[in-house]
Amino acid sequence: MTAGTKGVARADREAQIIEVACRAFGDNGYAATSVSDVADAAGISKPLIYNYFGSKDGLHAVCVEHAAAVLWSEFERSTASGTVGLARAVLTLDGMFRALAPQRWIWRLVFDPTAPAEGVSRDALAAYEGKLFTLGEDGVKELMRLAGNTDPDDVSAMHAVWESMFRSLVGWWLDHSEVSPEAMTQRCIRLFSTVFGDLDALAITPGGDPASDAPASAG
Amino acid sequence: MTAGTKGVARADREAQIIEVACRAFGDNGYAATSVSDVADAAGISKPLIYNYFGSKDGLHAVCVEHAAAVLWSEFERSTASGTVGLARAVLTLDGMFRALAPQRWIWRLVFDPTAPAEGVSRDALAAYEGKLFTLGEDGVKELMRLAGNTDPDDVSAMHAVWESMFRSLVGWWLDHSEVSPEAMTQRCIRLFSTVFGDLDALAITPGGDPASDAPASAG
DNA sequence: CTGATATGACTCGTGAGTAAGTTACCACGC
DNA sequence: GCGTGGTAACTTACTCACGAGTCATATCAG
Repeated sequence: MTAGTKGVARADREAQIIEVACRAFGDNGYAATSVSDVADAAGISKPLIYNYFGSKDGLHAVCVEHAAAVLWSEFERSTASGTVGLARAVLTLDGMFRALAPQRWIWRLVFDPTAPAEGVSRDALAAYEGKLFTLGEDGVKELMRLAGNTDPDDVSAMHAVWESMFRSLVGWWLDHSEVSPEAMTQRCIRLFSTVFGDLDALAITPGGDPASDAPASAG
Repeated sequence: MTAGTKGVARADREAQIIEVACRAFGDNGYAATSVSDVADAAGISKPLIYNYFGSKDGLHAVCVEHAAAVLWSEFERSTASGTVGLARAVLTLDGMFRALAPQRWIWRLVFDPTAPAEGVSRDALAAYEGKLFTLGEDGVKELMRLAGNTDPDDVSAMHAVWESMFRSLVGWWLDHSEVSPEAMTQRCIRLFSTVFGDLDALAITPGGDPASDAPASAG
């Protein structure tokens, strides 16, 4: 390919690179993705990426920022619904399935075990994780307070269990690409019913406006 | 260091290298551990490792085999106890905490997200995971059958949730090194009680001979 | 003296990051 | 309308570090 501009403005090119890089990092993980891979997939050369993003870590940070924003806005949406307990859990899962459906790689990009342990992208991720941690721990703490357990370590461990349960449900869904978000939400409701007994309170309105129907509460 | 034998028999040296390598792989992960690291930690040189284990992957395979055997024997022990449901879960967790206490790196060695995606060590790990998967899925299937749900995908998803819950509890404990196995088992019982209601049936005898006391069942 | 135990010093591939050069767009003077 | 210089966009071809794996060689036990 000859050198020289192709008439693509920097902002456009950056957006294109980010799009491609998010897919690459999400599908293959940070460690298994080389900058050359991203450059090839985007149809450009490696130095252009370094020119625009400074480093592999810098590129990753931008991707993480983008992906985390998607997830976070979804979490905030279900937080704002005012539901609590299992109803809120189902609502959050449902929203996550719908948000991820057109861009499933987002999830693995954020929860990538091969992501760098330090640097700007680690900082971006840590900031997001911190917000998410607080949100989740507050919810768990409140529910456990209602159940009569206020031990901080118990709350911490329960929070870890809750997060891992959430992640495993999303992970299972990502591994079963033929399952629609709607079907997966129904599956989650069935599973919760199996574990916690019948939940008539879970007649939620997944996907719709959170306030359009009287939301149920559980706890 | 001068060359020449130091009077250490091959079997002894191999055992020593495995010991050191298990720690290194477990603590830092496969990807972040170089063969030179292991050699340095063992006080020997890199070619000796290649002479005895063939490759980094070969060394890792032996470590995985060793670690998986520890975990597997513990799982078999609680399976043989004859308990089911939550009682079995608690029993298994308790056994795992006790087995892991003197060698915590074993866990992360087996569940290392940076482990190679192919090769002998991958094969060894896959064999272990296959056995574990069957064991777990059978248990989950049986419990769900009792609850009236036999949908294969529901069972599969529930199994994923169960495994992740188990892993997160062990993971939480590994992150809180000051907590004793006994205290952690009690914490698990408290958490299960919080979620599932009071479980008088969970007056198990953790750590003792599984058959010495009438074990309770739950489902 | 033979073979097992052991090592220093290499090769080689890979991937991050860079230097230096090439081409097209665009504002400006005329 | 039309050269023309400046700058933004873009590439080829490199350096460099690091880690897996190898080779030739050295030393000691029996």
